[in-house]
Amino acid sequence: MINIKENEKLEILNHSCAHLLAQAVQHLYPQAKFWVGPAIEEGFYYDIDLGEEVIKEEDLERIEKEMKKCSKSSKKIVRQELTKEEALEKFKDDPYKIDLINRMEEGEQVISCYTQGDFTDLCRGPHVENTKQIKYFKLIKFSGAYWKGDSKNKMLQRIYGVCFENQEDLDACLKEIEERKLRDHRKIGKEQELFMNHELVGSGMPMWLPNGAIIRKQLENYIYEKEQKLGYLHVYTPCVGTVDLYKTSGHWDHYKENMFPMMKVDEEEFVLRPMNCPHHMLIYANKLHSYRDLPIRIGEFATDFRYEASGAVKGLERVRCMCQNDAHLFVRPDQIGEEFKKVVSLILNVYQDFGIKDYKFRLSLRDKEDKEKYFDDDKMWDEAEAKLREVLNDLGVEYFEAIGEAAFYGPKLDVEVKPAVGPEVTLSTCQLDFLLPRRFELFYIDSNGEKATPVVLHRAIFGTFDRFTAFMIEETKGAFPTWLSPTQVSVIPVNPELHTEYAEEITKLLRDNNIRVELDNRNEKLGYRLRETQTKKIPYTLIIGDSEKDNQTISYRLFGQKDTTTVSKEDFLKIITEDITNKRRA
RNA sequence: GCCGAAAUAGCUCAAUUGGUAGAGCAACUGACUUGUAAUCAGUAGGUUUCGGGUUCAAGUCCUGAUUUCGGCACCA
Repeated sequence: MINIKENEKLEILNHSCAHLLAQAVQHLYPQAKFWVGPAIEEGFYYDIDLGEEVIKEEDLERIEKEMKKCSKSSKKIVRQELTKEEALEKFKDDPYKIDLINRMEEGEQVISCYTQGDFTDLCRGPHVENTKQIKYFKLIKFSGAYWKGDSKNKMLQRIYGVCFENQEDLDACLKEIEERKLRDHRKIGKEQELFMNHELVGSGMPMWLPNGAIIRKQLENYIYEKEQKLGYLHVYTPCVGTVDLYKTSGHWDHYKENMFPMMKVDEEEFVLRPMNCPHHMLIYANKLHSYRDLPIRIGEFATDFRYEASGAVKGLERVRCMCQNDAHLFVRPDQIGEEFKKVVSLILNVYQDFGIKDYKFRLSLRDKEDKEKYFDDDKMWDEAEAKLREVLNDLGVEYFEAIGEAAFYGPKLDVEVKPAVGPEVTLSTCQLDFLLPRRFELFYIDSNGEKATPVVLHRAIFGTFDRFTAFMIEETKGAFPTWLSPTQVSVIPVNPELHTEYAEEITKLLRDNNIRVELDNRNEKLGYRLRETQTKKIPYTLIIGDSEKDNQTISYRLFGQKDTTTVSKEDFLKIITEDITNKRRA
C-alpha cells in the first residue's frame, strides 16, 4: 500500500482533495461547518459538523458526483495571507475556525486561507494550483468522529477518501483494499474453522476450534521452549484475585472501569484478573532472594479478562478474554540494560522465525502533563525513560517515540504491526517498572547484606496468543507454514477401492512420526479432492495410485504449486520433518 | 461507550410497492470407480437473531435487546 504521507506530491494532492470534498459538502449541505481535513497515510478525511444531519451510505455517491463537478469547473486555488485579526474577522461566523485560529502558536503570525471558486477554507497549505488537477479520487467510508478526538465533545461527521495522480494508481489502491478484506483473520478464521464466537458466551469471548487450537498449541510449545532455555520459571496462577490485590498494585484506581465487575462471595471481594503482575509479585515475595539469584524470570501463559468497550471488540485481535504470553523479570538495577537487551533479541529472534518483517518499535513514554494517568514521580520516570533510551540506542534498533503511551507504572517498548483491516496494534511489549516492586515491598539482600528493591521488566513476546494468531493468519493468508498448519498432509488414493490400503499404510507411517495427516478416500474424483486440499491450504497433498503402490513411493504436491514430486517413503518423511524443524515458510 | 450500517438453511447470498421464503455450495442417499482445482441424479434442511407492536396479512413497517461490521474514543 502506498503511504500517502511519505510522498509529498500525493500528500498535497490528497489534502487538496479534502478541500474539494469540503466544497462539495458545502454545496449540498449549506449548514455545514468544517473542522479539519488532513492527508493521512491512506488518503485523507474531513471532519464536518452537519448540525442534525448525518451522512448515509447513499450520500457518499452524491457527494462524489458533486466533487467531480467542482473538479471540472477548473477553479484556480488561490492562497491569501491574513493577520490573526483579519482571520478572526473573516471567519467570525465559524466557531471551529476561530478555535483553530486561536490555537495557533504565538510565533505563527501569518495565517493563510485558500479559495477555489465559491469555497474558502482556513489552511496552511500547500495545495495544487487548480481543482481540475484533482481528478482520480474515491470516497471510501464515513463515520462519526469526536471533535478534537475527545469523547467528551460533540461527534462530527468524518468522510474518508483517497486520491491519486492517475486512474491506474487509484484502481490499484481500491483493489488492495479489497484484497486486504480477503485475508482478514475473521474471514479466514471462519473458513478454516480456527475459532468461533457465540452470543450466549458473549462478545469478545472467542472459542478456539480444533484447528485453531492446534496452531495455538504449537505457539505455546514454541515459546515455552525458548523461555525455558533462557532461564524462565513457568508458573500457574488463578484467574481471579481479590480487590485488595489490585488496590495494592494500583491497578484498581487506574483501571477498575475496564475490569469485569467485582464479585462478592461471603465477605470477600474478587475480580477476574485483567493482568498477572500482582500474582507474580507475590510469587517473587514467597521466598527470600539474594542479589546472586537475580534476575528471576517468572513466566506464565495466563488468561486475563478485560472489559473492553463493546465497539473495540474484534475477532481474535481485541477480546475480553485473552491469554498472555506473560513474564515478569525481577532484576537488580545494574542488570536492567542487559536483561532488556535479552528481551529485545528474543523478540527479534522470534520475528525472524515467523518471517515477520513489517513492524515498528515504539518507545512509549508518559505524558508529563497527565498526572491522573501516570504515577507521579518525576525522578522515577526520568530515570526509567533515560534507561530505556540508552538501551535502545546501544542495541541500534530503529524506533519512534510516542508520548502518552506508557503504562501507569513505567515506560515501555512496544512492537506495532498493521492488521489487514483497522489501525495498528501492539504485538510484543517490554515495560520497565520501578513502581510495583515498591508497592509490594519486594526486596532482595544485596552484597552488603542490606535489603534492596528489585526492578521489574514486564514482557510479552507474542503479546497474547489470541492477537498473535490473528496476525499470523493475516500474514500467511491462512496458508500456514507446515509446522503450524492444523493439517499438514492430505493423502489421496487415486482410486479409493484399489489404493486405500497403501494410502493407509502411508497415513499410519506419518501419524506415527507425529505428522498431522488425514486420509481422503471418499468416492470422489481426484480433481475434486485435490481442489479441496488447495482451498483448505494444506501444505502437502499426497497422490497415491498404481505407480506409487507398485514402486512403494509417494507423489506429493506442495500447496499452491502444480507440479508433483515422486520420492521414496523414507525420503518424504525426511523432507517434511526437515520442513517442520526448520519452520520453513512458503 | 459514541456515530452509522447489518443479521434469511451449516456456508455464501436471493426474495418487486407488506401477499405461499428460494439458489449455489456443504450434508445425506443412490449410480459412477476415478491420475492432478468441482461426475450425475435424488432427499432432507427455516419459529427469517431474540422479545414486543402495527396490519386481514410482516423476512419486509415501528419498537426494545443481543451480536456482527465500518469508523471515533479507549487499550494496564
